[in-house]
Amino acid sequence: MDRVDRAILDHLAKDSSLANVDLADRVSLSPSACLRRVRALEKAGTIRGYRADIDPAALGKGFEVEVMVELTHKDRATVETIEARIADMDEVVQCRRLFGVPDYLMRVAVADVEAYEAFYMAKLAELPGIGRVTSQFTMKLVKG
Amino acid sequence: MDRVDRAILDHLAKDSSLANVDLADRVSLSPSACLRRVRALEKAGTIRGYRADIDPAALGKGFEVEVMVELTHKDRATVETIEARIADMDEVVQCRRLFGVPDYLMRVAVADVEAYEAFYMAKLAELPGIGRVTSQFTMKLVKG
DNA sequence: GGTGAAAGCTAGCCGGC
DNA sequence: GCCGGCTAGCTTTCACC
Repeated sequence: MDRVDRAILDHLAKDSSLANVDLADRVSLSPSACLRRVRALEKAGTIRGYRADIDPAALGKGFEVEVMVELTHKDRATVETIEARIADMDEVVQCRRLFGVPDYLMRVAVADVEAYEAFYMAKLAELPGIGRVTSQFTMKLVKG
Repeated sequence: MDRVDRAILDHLAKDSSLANVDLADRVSLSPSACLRRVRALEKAGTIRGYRADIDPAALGKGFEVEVMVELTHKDRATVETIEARIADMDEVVQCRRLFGVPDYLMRVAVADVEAYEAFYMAKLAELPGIGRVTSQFTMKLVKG
C-alpha cells in the first residue's frame, strides 16, 4: 500500500470505467504492472467491488428524508422485530442503531412527499414499540 | 424505461464489472441490444457513472461517527463560513443542513477514537457560531 | 516492474422483424 | 423502431525477460 496504490484507488473511486491502459498511464505504470496492483487490491478486499452510480430519481427515489426514531420499548424481542422489518423495507436506504438518543437514525428514499406520508403511516408508525419519530428534510447538501 | 432497463440498472448497481455479454445474457437480450440500452441510460443521465467501492478501513477511515450540530448564530456570514470550511475537511464524508433541529447532520470518517478527538477539538469545535455538538457512534448498522 | 503475443470483449454496420 | 448477427479494433491478460 504505497503512493501508487492510493492513486489507483483514487482514480477508480471516481471512475471505474477507466480502461486499464489509461489508468496505467495516469499512475505512470505499464498496463500489466497496473493490472497486477488492481487485482491484488481486489484480492486483499481493499477494492470491494464495482458499482454503477444510478440517479435515484429514475428509480422513484428522488425524495430523501432523514428520520430519527426513539423507542418506548427496547426489550430484545421488540428490537429484533423492528430491525428485521426495517431491513425488509425498500424505502429504507440506510438504518443504524445508535448508542444514545435517538435510538435509530435512518435515511428513507421515496418518490415524493405523498409517498413519504404513505410510508410513514402504513409502515413506520405501525412498527411495535415506536415512540417519537422526527422526519427531517434536508435544506442543503453541504457535502457528499 | 421498461422492465429490462430496470433489470440492467439493478445488475450494474450491484456489479458494474460485469461484461456486456454476461449482462446481456442475464437480461435475456443480445449483446448489441443490451449495450445500446446501457449507452442510452448513460446518455440520459440515469447511469451517472461507475465507481469502485473502496474499503474505508484501508484509507484510514474505518471509524465512522454521526455528528449533530446546532448553531448559536445562524446569520448568513456565519453559515457560509462554516459550510465552506466543512466542505474542505477530508474527515467529513457527508454534511446536510436540515430544516429543523439539529441544524446540521454530518457523517465523519477517521481512523479511530483518537483521530476523532483530534478532529473534534482542532477542527469542529473551532468553527464560529457552533453550539451543542452531539457525536453518536453506531452500535449496529441495521441496513445499508 | 516491463515487453510481447493470444484470447476476449466492445462497438459499429448490416439485414430482418 | 428495435433486435440480432457479424466483423474490426482495442483491451485485458498471461508467460517470460
